[in-house]
Amino acid sequence: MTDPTPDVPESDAVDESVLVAARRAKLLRLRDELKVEPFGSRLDGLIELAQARRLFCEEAHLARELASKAARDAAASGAPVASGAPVTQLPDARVEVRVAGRVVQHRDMGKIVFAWLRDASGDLQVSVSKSEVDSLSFELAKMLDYGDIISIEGRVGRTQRGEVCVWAASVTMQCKSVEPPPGKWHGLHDAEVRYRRRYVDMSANPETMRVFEARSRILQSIRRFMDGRGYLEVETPMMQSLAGGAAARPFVTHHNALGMPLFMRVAPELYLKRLLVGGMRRVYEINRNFRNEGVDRSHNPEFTALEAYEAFGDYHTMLELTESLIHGLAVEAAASSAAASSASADANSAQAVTGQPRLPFGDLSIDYSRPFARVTYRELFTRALGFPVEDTAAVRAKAAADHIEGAGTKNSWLLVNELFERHAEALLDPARPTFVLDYPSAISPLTRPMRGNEAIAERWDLFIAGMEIGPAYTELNDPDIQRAKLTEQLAGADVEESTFRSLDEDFLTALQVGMPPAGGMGLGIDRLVMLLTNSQSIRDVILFPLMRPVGASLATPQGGTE
RNA sequence: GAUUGCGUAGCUCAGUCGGUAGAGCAAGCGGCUUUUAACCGCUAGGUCCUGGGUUCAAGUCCCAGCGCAAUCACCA
Repeated sequence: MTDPTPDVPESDAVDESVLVAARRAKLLRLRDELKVEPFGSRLDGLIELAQARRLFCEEAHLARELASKAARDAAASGAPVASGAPVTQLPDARVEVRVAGRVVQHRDMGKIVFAWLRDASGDLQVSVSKSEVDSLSFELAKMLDYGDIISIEGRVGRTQRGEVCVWAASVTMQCKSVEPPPGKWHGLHDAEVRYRRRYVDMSANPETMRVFEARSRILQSIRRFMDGRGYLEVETPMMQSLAGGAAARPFVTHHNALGMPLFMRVAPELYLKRLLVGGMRRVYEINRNFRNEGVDRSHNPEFTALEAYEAFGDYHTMLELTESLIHGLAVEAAASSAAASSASADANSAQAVTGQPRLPFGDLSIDYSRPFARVTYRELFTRALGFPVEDTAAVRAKAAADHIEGAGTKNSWLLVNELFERHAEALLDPARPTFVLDYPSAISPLTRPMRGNEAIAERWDLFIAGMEIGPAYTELNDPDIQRAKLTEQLAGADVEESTFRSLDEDFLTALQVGMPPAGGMGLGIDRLVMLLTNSQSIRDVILFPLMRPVGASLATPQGGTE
């Protein structure tokens, strides 16, 4: 190689749009001409923009206005200034602050520059007057681009129009942005770009930031609630040699050193139950499950679930726990949205005060007041279908009429459940959280049958806004029945299912050691966050939802067929 | 996996019956010391998702592919 390779390939510069080129030119100018480091360094003593806004004091502002006007008049009249001090050294009661943020608006008026900064707490204007800052600071202020991150030292005042702002004493570049951001006014609407490049979404759309802040607070509240009830938070394997605990297709991966396949877990259930065997009385886990299924508005292949088990509890224990948890979360959400809309005494805030939490969800207004609605499976089934679950002939006839596969051959209970999902769930009031209780045992292999009515499993499912939020069970702790049910379930598996399903012998051994009677519960956290933040898609509450790669070729591992 | 819709400048969007690619904001240059989607003048900016086809002529019509969205299927 005889040609020296330039630091920056020429081709990059050629391909760049004029927008990027303009920003790169400014980057060079900062370094070469202004001798400024464009990417900043540690900064202590920063306060949030919202906090700086709260430090505004009208009296201090007015006093400062009077003092500087007097000084200007004196200078204009040629009279000697009494104090002899320049304006910048007059007493000034306005609070001094140091703030930083991303530039989201920029107006260069010639000898004064206005810019809006944004941080997670909100937006705040900064004003840079040529007569009040050093020449470097002013030059920086003039050459700002939308997207740059700067810090400002100055005093909190306001403009003639009443806009609270920081009047800069100095301006420092903290990070030059080289990538053109989306438009300042319309923001970023393209759902695809919002999900693929969430960082742009977050800085361009403050609502997005609010949703994920809310998600974080919700998770904190859940942990506080569970901890308060004496539950211990644990973490169990997400890579398992057997994927059990749910009838879902797992993702398969491979451990090189051990030379063995591994499954991403579809549920933590079998491990959490082992902990009950081990002696933990109340355990919960909040973590990811992975299911190799389709993607839609309420499904992401990896999703966050809460699972909780309480020794010596049952499904009624878990119902009270769940109802209390979700009610509490809804009250908090209603209160914080009421606080957000502050002074306006709208319906929501009034209801929050009276403990009647009502939260909007799309076109619905969901009422989370206690108690949630309850209905039994068989009651709902009969109401929807017009015949009871035991009427096998009617079940088969209706299944055939609905063109359900295997209407004549399948186990009647499986048909019952198909019919239930098609017809009965639609009867539930989407605006009222509803517990559906007492499912057929035949479709609940990990659930203890009701004593005295073996056909019914002590299980409920919670539905809100038409979504299944989570189930709960009185757990089965008879090892022999458990083995029989799991074996029976395996026997019904098709060819594909049998490649990833097998009997978890160690789990059965654990049950033989002995698990106390227990209640268990699972909650889909993403769906719950959707409800509490009025988000219509699960992708709006997952920071980085799964997207197909674009442009780059897909990796095709061996065995990749079809 | 199926069906339908969408893909045009950095962003938000127009683009008529198939006839030279448009606007606002953003960008560059100039002006302006209190702006509030600032304003005024000038300038530049396009793989119309990709690849084929029909046609004298395709952003527009047809076919295939890619991505996204909605609905469905899968899914304790």
